[in-house]
Amino acid sequence: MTDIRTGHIPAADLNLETSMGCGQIFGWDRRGKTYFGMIGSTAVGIRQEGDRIVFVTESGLDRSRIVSYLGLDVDLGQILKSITRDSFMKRVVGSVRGLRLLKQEPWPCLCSYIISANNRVERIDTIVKQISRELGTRHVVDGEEVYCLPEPGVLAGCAESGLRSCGTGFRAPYLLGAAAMVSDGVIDFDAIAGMPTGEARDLLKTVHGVGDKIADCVLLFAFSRYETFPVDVWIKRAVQIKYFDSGEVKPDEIRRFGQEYFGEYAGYAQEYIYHYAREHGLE
DNA sequence: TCTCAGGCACTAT
DNA sequence: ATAGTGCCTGAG
Repeated sequence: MTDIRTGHIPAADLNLETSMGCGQIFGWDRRGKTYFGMIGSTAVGIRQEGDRIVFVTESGLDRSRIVSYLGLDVDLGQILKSITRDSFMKRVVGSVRGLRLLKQEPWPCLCSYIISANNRVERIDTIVKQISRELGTRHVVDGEEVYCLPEPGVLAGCAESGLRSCGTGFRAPYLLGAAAMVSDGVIDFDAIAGMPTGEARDLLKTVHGVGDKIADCVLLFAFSRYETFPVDVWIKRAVQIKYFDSGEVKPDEIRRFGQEYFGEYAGYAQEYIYHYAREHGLE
Protein backbone atom coordinates (compact mmCIF):
# COMPACT_ATOMS: atom_id res chain seq x y z
CA MET A 1 0.00 0.00 0.00
CA THR A 2 1.35 3.37 -1.01
CA ASP A 3 1.81 5.91 1.73
CA ILE A 4 0.47 9.02 0.09
CA ARG A 5 -0.07 12.20 2.04
CA THR A 6 -0.79 14.73 -0.66
CA GLY A 7 -1.21 14.72 -4.38
CA HIS A 8 -3.46 15.57 -7.23
CA ILE A 9 -5.50 13.83 -9.86
CA PRO A 10 -6.52 15.15 -13.27
CA ALA A 11 -10.29 15.45 -13.26
CA ALA A 12 -11.49 17.63 -16.08
CA ASP A 13 -14.82 15.85 -16.19
CA LEU A 14 -15.76 15.86 -12.52
CA ASN A 15 -17.85 18.32 -10.61
CA LEU A 16 -16.88 17.55 -7.02
CA GLU A 17 -19.38 19.91 -5.45
CA THR A 18 -22.32 18.47 -7.34
CA SER A 19 -21.19 14.88 -6.88
CA MET A 20 -20.71 15.35 -3.14
CA GLY A 21 -23.83 17.42 -2.67
CA CYS A 22 -26.41 15.69 -4.82
CA GLY A 23 -27.62 13.42 -2.05
CA GLN A 24 -25.86 10.21 -3.02
CA ILE A 25 -23.34 10.34 -0.19
CA PHE A 26 -23.43 11.38 3.45
CA GLY A 27 -21.03 12.20 6.24
CA TRP A 28 -18.59 14.43 4.37
CA ASP A 29 -17.99 17.84 5.85
CA ARG A 30 -17.29 20.85 3.69
CA ARG A 31 -14.94 23.39 5.24
CA GLY A 32 -14.20 26.20 2.88
CA LYS A 33 -13.30 24.66 -0.44
CA THR A 34 -12.31 21.31 1.02
CA TYR A 35 -14.40 18.25 1.79
CA PHE A 36 -13.30 16.18 4.76
CA GLY A 37 -14.36 12.61 5.30
CA MET A 38 -13.31 8.99 5.50
CA ILE A 39 -12.36 6.59 2.77
CA GLY A 40 -12.24 3.26 4.54
CA SER A 41 -10.23 3.82 7.70
CA THR A 42 -8.34 6.80 6.33
CA ALA A 43 -9.29 10.44 6.83
CA VAL A 44 -9.11 12.50 3.66
CA GLY A 45 -9.40 16.10 2.55
CA ILE A 46 -10.36 16.70 -1.07
CA ARG A 47 -10.84 19.86 -3.06
CA GLN A 48 -11.22 20.78 -6.68
CA GLU A 49 -8.94 23.29 -8.31
CA GLY A 50 -10.03 23.77 -11.85
CA ASP A 51 -9.33 20.64 -13.82
CA ARG A 52 -7.77 18.73 -11.01
CA ILE A 53 -8.52 17.22 -7.64
CA VAL A 54 -6.12 17.98 -4.83
CA PHE A 55 -6.09 15.63 -1.88
CA VAL A 56 -4.55 15.26 1.55
CA THR A 57 -4.75 11.97 3.43
CA GLU A 58 -3.64 10.21 6.55
CA SER A 59 -1.09 7.55 5.74
CA GLY A 60 -2.11 4.29 4.20
CA LEU A 61 -4.46 5.13 1.38
CA ASP A 62 -3.76 3.97 -2.11
CA ARG A 63 -4.04 6.66 -4.72
CA SER A 64 -6.09 4.43 -6.98
CA ARG A 65 -8.74 4.21 -4.28
CA ILE A 66 -9.22 7.96 -4.47
CA VAL A 67 -9.62 7.67 -8.21
CA SER A 68 -12.21 4.92 -7.86
CA TYR A 69 -13.95 6.65 -4.95
CA LEU A 70 -14.51 9.69 -7.12
CA GLY A 71 -15.82 7.55 -9.95
CA LEU A 72 -13.05 8.69 -12.24
CA ASP A 73 -12.38 5.19 -13.55
CA VAL A 74 -15.35 5.18 -15.90
CA ASP A 75 -15.89 6.88 -19.24
CA LEU A 76 -18.51 9.46 -18.30
CA GLY A 77 -19.02 10.71 -21.83
CA GLN A 78 -19.82 7.26 -23.11
CA ILE A 79 -22.18 6.57 -20.21
CA LEU A 80 -24.07 9.81 -20.69
CA LYS A 81 -24.34 9.09 -24.37
CA SER A 82 -25.86 5.71 -23.62
CA ILE A 83 -28.56 7.08 -21.30
CA THR A 84 -29.53 10.00 -23.51
CA ARG A 85 -32.36 8.08 -25.13
CA ASP A 86 -34.87 10.88 -25.72
CA SER A 87 -35.36 14.63 -25.62
CA PHE A 88 -36.16 14.67 -21.91
CA MET A 89 -32.93 12.86 -21.09
CA LYS A 90 -31.04 15.21 -23.39
CA ARG A 91 -32.30 18.09 -21.24
CA VAL A 92 -31.55 16.21 -18.02
CA VAL A 93 -28.02 15.27 -19.01
CA GLY A 94 -27.36 18.76 -20.35
CA SER A 95 -28.48 20.43 -17.13
CA VAL A 96 -25.41 19.54 -15.10
CA ARG A 97 -21.77 18.88 -15.88
CA GLY A 98 -19.48 16.42 -14.17
CA LEU A 99 -21.96 14.64 -11.92
CA ARG A 100 -20.43 11.25 -11.19
CA LEU A 101 -21.47 8.29 -9.09
CA LEU A 102 -19.02 7.92 -6.24
CA LYS A 103 -17.87 4.48 -5.10
CA GLN A 104 -18.64 4.46 -1.39
CA GLU A 105 -17.47 2.03 1.25
CA PRO A 106 -20.15 -0.61 1.81
CA TRP A 107 -20.63 -0.21 5.55
CA PRO A 108 -21.08 3.58 5.70
CA CYS A 109 -23.27 3.32 2.62
CA LEU A 110 -25.52 0.70 4.21
CA CYS A 111 -25.79 2.74 7.42
CA SER A 112 -26.54 5.94 5.55
CA TYR A 113 -29.31 4.39 3.52
CA ILE A 114 -30.91 2.61 6.46
CA ILE A 115 -31.06 6.06 8.03
CA SER A 116 -32.45 7.52 4.83
CA ALA A 117 -35.79 5.74 5.20
CA ASN A 118 -38.56 8.32 5.44
CA ASN A 119 -36.00 11.03 6.12
CA ARG A 120 -34.74 14.23 4.51
CA VAL A 121 -31.35 14.48 2.82
CA GLU A 122 -29.99 17.09 5.23
CA ARG A 123 -31.14 15.11 8.25
CA ILE A 124 -29.53 11.92 6.99
CA ASP A 125 -26.25 13.77 6.83
CA THR A 126 -26.73 15.23 10.31
CA ILE A 127 -27.50 11.83 11.81
CA VAL A 128 -24.56 10.07 10.14
CA LYS A 129 -22.23 12.76 11.49
CA GLN A 130 -23.79 12.60 14.93
CA ILE A 131 -23.27 8.84 15.16
CA SER A 132 -19.69 9.23 13.97
CA ARG A 133 -18.96 11.92 16.53
CA GLU A 134 -20.68 10.22 19.46
CA LEU A 135 -19.85 6.59 18.84
CA GLY A 136 -17.09 6.57 16.23
CA THR A 137 -13.39 7.31 16.17
CA ARG A 138 -11.58 10.60 15.82
CA HIS A 139 -9.05 11.17 13.07
CA VAL A 140 -6.95 14.16 12.10
CA VAL A 141 -5.83 15.08 8.62
CA ASP A 142 -4.21 18.34 7.64
CA GLY A 143 -4.94 19.58 11.15
CA GLU A 144 -8.65 18.97 10.73
CA GLU A 145 -10.80 16.64 12.81
CA VAL A 146 -12.70 13.92 11.02
CA TYR A 147 -14.95 11.42 12.74
CA CYS A 148 -15.34 7.90 11.40
CA LEU A 149 -18.52 5.88 11.66
CA PRO A 150 -18.10 3.07 14.22
CA GLU A 151 -17.09 -0.29 12.80
CA PRO A 152 -19.90 -2.86 12.65
CA GLY A 153 -18.59 -4.79 15.67
CA VAL A 154 -18.43 -1.60 17.70
CA LEU A 155 -21.84 -0.36 16.69
CA ALA A 156 -23.35 -3.76 17.40
CA GLY A 157 -22.25 -3.36 21.01
CA CYS A 158 -23.80 0.08 21.42
CA ALA A 159 -26.97 0.70 23.38
CA GLU A 160 -30.08 1.44 21.37
CA SER A 161 -30.67 4.50 23.53
CA GLY A 162 -27.29 5.92 22.52
CA LEU A 163 -28.17 5.48 18.88
CA ARG A 164 -31.59 7.02 19.36
CA SER A 165 -30.05 10.08 20.96
CA CYS A 166 -28.25 10.61 17.66
CA GLY A 167 -31.63 11.12 16.03
CA THR A 168 -32.07 7.75 14.36
CA GLY A 169 -35.55 7.17 15.77
CA PHE A 170 -37.26 3.95 14.74
CA ARG A 171 -34.24 3.07 12.58
CA ALA A 172 -32.02 2.46 15.62
CA PRO A 173 -32.84 -1.26 15.91
CA TYR A 174 -32.33 -1.62 12.15
CA LEU A 175 -28.84 -0.20 12.45
CA LEU A 176 -28.02 -2.47 15.38
CA GLY A 177 -29.30 -5.49 13.49
CA ALA A 178 -27.30 -4.58 10.40
CA ALA A 179 -24.17 -4.06 12.50
CA ALA A 180 -24.58 -7.49 14.11
CA MET A 181 -25.12 -9.18 10.74
CA VAL A 182 -22.02 -7.57 9.27
CA SER A 183 -19.79 -8.25 12.26
CA ASP A 184 -21.04 -11.85 12.44
CA GLY A 185 -20.30 -12.32 8.77
CA VAL A 186 -23.91 -13.06 7.83
CA ILE A 187 -23.57 -10.03 5.58
CA ASP A 188 -20.17 -10.33 3.94
CA PHE A 189 -19.32 -7.39 1.71
CA ASP A 190 -16.47 -9.23 0.01
CA ALA A 191 -18.86 -12.02 -0.86
CA ILE A 192 -21.47 -9.55 -2.09
CA ALA A 193 -18.88 -7.96 -4.34
CA GLY A 194 -18.54 -11.28 -6.14
CA MET A 195 -22.24 -12.12 -6.36
CA PRO A 196 -24.67 -11.64 -9.19
CA THR A 197 -26.66 -8.48 -8.55
CA GLY A 198 -29.97 -10.24 -7.95
CA GLU A 199 -28.48 -12.58 -5.40
CA ALA A 200 -26.71 -9.70 -3.62
CA ARG A 201 -29.97 -7.79 -3.57
CA ASP A 202 -31.82 -10.66 -1.91
CA LEU A 203 -29.11 -10.99 0.69
CA LEU A 204 -29.10 -7.29 1.53
CA LYS A 205 -32.87 -7.40 1.92
CA THR A 206 -32.52 -9.94 4.72
CA VAL A 207 -31.38 -7.00 6.84
CA HIS A 208 -34.31 -5.57 8.77
CA GLY A 209 -34.88 -2.04 7.51
CA VAL A 210 -33.56 -2.77 4.03
CA GLY A 211 -36.12 -3.09 1.26
CA ASP A 212 -35.92 -2.76 -2.52
CA LYS A 213 -34.93 0.88 -2.59
CA ILE A 214 -32.19 0.74 0.01
CA ALA A 215 -30.76 -2.51 -1.33
CA ASP A 216 -30.57 -0.94 -4.78
CA CYS A 217 -28.87 2.16 -3.40
CA VAL A 218 -26.20 0.07 -1.70
CA LEU A 219 -25.62 -1.96 -4.85
CA LEU A 220 -25.38 1.15 -6.98
CA PHE A 221 -23.40 3.42 -4.68
CA ALA A 222 -21.05 0.93 -3.02
CA PHE A 223 -20.77 -1.94 -5.48
CA SER A 224 -20.90 -0.11 -8.80
CA ARG A 225 -23.86 -2.12 -10.04
CA TYR A 226 -24.70 0.54 -12.56
CA GLU A 227 -27.60 -1.44 -13.97
CA THR A 228 -29.67 -0.96 -10.81
CA PHE A 229 -32.37 1.69 -10.76
CA PRO A 230 -33.32 2.69 -7.21
CA VAL A 231 -36.84 4.08 -7.07
CA ASP A 232 -37.52 6.79 -4.52
CA VAL A 233 -40.43 9.21 -4.51
CA TRP A 234 -38.63 11.67 -6.82
CA ILE A 235 -37.82 9.06 -9.42
CA LYS A 236 -41.29 7.61 -9.17
CA ARG A 237 -42.88 11.00 -9.77
CA ALA A 238 -40.50 11.87 -12.59
CA VAL A 239 -40.89 8.58 -14.44
CA GLN A 240 -44.66 8.61 -14.04
CA ILE A 241 -44.90 12.09 -15.49
CA LYS A 242 -42.39 11.64 -18.29
CA TYR A 243 -42.93 8.05 -19.33
CA PHE A 244 -46.36 6.96 -18.06
CA ASP A 245 -48.51 9.99 -18.86
CA SER A 246 -48.75 10.88 -15.14
CA GLY A 247 -50.54 7.62 -14.34
CA GLU A 248 -49.97 5.82 -11.05
CA VAL A 249 -47.32 3.10 -11.44
CA LYS A 250 -46.01 0.78 -8.77
CA PRO A 251 -42.37 1.24 -7.68
CA ASP A 252 -41.35 -2.21 -8.84
CA GLU A 253 -42.74 -1.53 -12.28
CA ILE A 254 -40.88 1.80 -12.39
CA ARG A 255 -37.72 -0.05 -11.46
CA ARG A 256 -38.08 -2.64 -14.20
CA PHE A 257 -38.93 0.06 -16.72
CA GLY A 258 -35.83 2.03 -15.76
CA GLN A 259 -33.56 -0.96 -16.11
CA GLU A 260 -34.94 -2.00 -19.46
CA TYR A 261 -35.21 1.46 -20.95
CA PHE A 262 -31.82 2.80 -19.86
CA GLY A 263 -29.89 -0.45 -19.84
CA GLU A 264 -26.38 -1.02 -18.55
CA TYR A 265 -26.09 2.42 -16.91
CA ALA A 266 -29.64 2.83 -15.61
CA GLY A 267 -28.23 3.90 -12.25
CA TYR A 268 -26.53 6.87 -13.87
CA ALA A 269 -29.82 7.80 -15.52
CA GLN A 270 -31.48 7.57 -12.12
CA GLU A 271 -28.97 9.92 -10.52
CA TYR A 272 -29.23 12.50 -13.28
CA ILE A 273 -33.04 12.41 -13.26
CA TYR A 274 -33.04 12.68 -9.48
CA HIS A 275 -30.74 15.68 -9.57
CA TYR A 276 -32.72 17.35 -12.33
CA ALA A 277 -36.07 16.80 -10.62
CA ARG A 278 -34.82 18.29 -7.38
CA GLU A 279 -33.04 21.23 -8.98
CA HIS A 280 -35.50 22.19 -11.68
CA GLY A 281 -38.77 20.43 -10.84
CA LEU A 282 -40.78 18.62 -13.47
CA GLU A 283 -43.07 21.48 -14.58
C1' DT B 1 -51.35 21.94 14.75
C1' DC B 2 -50.45 19.39 10.91
C1' DT B 3 -48.02 17.58 7.05
C1' DC B 4 -44.30 15.62 5.05
C1' DA B 5 -39.69 13.75 4.13
C1' DG B 6 -35.04 9.84 -1.12
C1' DG B 7 -39.15 3.43 3.09
C1' DC B 8 -40.08 -0.28 5.62
C1' DA B 9 -42.48 -3.84 8.33
C1' DC B 10 -46.55 -5.41 9.91
C1' DT B 11 -51.35 -6.51 9.49
C1' DA B 12 -55.61 -7.51 7.38
C1' DT B 13 -57.84 -8.68 3.23
C1' DA C 1 -50.31 -11.09 -3.72
C1' DT C 2 -51.61 -6.52 -2.36
C1' DA C 3 -53.50 -2.47 -0.14
C1' DG C 4 -53.52 0.25 4.37
C1' DT C 5 -51.17 2.15 8.41
C1' DG C 6 -47.83 3.62 11.90
C1' DC C 7 -43.25 5.14 12.70
C1' DC C 8 -38.67 8.90 15.42
C1' DT C 9 -38.01 13.52 14.41
C1' DG C 10 -37.74 18.29 13.08
C1' DA C 11 -38.71 21.83 9.56
C1' DG C 12 -42.11 24.66 7.12
